[in-house]
Amino acid sequence: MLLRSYAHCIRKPSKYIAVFLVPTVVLVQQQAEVLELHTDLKVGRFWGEMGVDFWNLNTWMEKLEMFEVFVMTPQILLNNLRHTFFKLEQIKLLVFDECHHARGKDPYACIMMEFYHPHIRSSSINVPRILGMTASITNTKGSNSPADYGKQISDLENLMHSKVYTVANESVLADYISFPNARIKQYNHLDIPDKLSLLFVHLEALKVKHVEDLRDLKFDPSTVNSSNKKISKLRDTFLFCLKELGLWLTIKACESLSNEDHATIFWGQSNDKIGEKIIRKFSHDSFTLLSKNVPAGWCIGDDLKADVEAGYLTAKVSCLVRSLLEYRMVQNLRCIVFVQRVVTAIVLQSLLSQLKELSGWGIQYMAGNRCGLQSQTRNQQMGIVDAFRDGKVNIIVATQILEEGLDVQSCNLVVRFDPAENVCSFIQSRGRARMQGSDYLILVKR
DNA sequence: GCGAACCTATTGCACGGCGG
DNA sequence: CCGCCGTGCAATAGGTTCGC
Repeated sequence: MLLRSYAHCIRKPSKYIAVFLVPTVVLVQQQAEVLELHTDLKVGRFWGEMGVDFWNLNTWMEKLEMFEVFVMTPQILLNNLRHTFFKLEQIKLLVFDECHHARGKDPYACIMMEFYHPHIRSSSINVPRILGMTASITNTKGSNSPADYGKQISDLENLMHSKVYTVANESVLADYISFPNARIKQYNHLDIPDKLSLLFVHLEALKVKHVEDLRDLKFDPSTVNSSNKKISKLRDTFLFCLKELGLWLTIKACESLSNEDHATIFWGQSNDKIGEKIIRKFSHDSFTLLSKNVPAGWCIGDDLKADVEAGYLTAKVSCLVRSLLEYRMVQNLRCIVFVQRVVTAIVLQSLLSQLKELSGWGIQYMAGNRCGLQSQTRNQQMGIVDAFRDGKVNIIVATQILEEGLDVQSCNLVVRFDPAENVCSFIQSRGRARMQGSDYLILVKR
């Protein structure tokens, strides 16, 4: 797919350049590597953290001398065009990766609106060729009718000043890449046993108690208010875990959230130490409360069926485990499990790591770094992706962050633990599994 | 049925601490 | 003294829920 564009790039030994835009920082590295591998062009990579916005005209002039292809995030190009460090006439080829982002006030759209279209209107002929690439045209959920699709496509065509081409059908594509076998795993969702549903009440009582404690301490109202909100949120999270994942994983969640180094800052800024302490105490109390409901010496995973019946695991989780066990014998497994929420990713990772049957497989979770639940930095993410490529890590439990970008080439199993919210999400996550004979599992409630 | 408010997730950018 | 790393902030997209 990418190779089409190289042909255009290569006949460009002049002062003109090609710009390759990608939506995320990690993609800058990866696409640049691919470009260097397949062409002999000089590739420059740029992203915001390099402090590019402090560079002046001379610095950019040097870069223009030095490189032929510029891989960068769209905001940088936008800034450069606004400061006229770059001129549109210099750019012969402009490639948009994941171009379905071009809508609204996205930098992609800004570039086209602010610079490309004025050039067109002034009937200038020195505009770059545009190549937009995407796996899925639409990004929205509400548009299910064909008419809406048509409108979105034509909007995109107008904005990009291009025409949308798509392959006739999947069989044409199948000659070049292989599609995973989609398999649907159904599970019977069981409600929580009565014994455990009492825990809802208990958690609620615990929350009320902590809220009252908070009020007694007489802080200023805003502190009390925000802490209240956080506790409520935390309670909601635990209830969510209890319903969706089962008791054992909820305990895990409480444990990891009350853990000092894991949740130093949880959900928003808590500059007041006391509020933070109360919140952590709430997690800890929930932990002890829930732990009482597990028999001593009991070990997770010995008897999946019994665990489900007792409510320690939900059928959904057990279904995931059983599905994974089917691949126990696969050599060189590379698996990504997509989940909705960060907590789910964290606790699933800790569950899978503890199962004896899965020992020998490296398991990691992955989430963005800016979602309140301070989890991972970009370097850690890169490290995980590298380990995944090298085979040190076999299973990644990830949020949407992995759907786009981070093209891990050899991936032979993708599991959708939570259903995809929209078409785009579905297609992107399916696109992660591109090896011959790879499988795509969807867990569905029966 | 439609819009407002809220929630979760992402990104880039600025600032401050720490170590080579 | 400079660069790496973590943290906080603002902006954005998209979904969900609730009220009119």
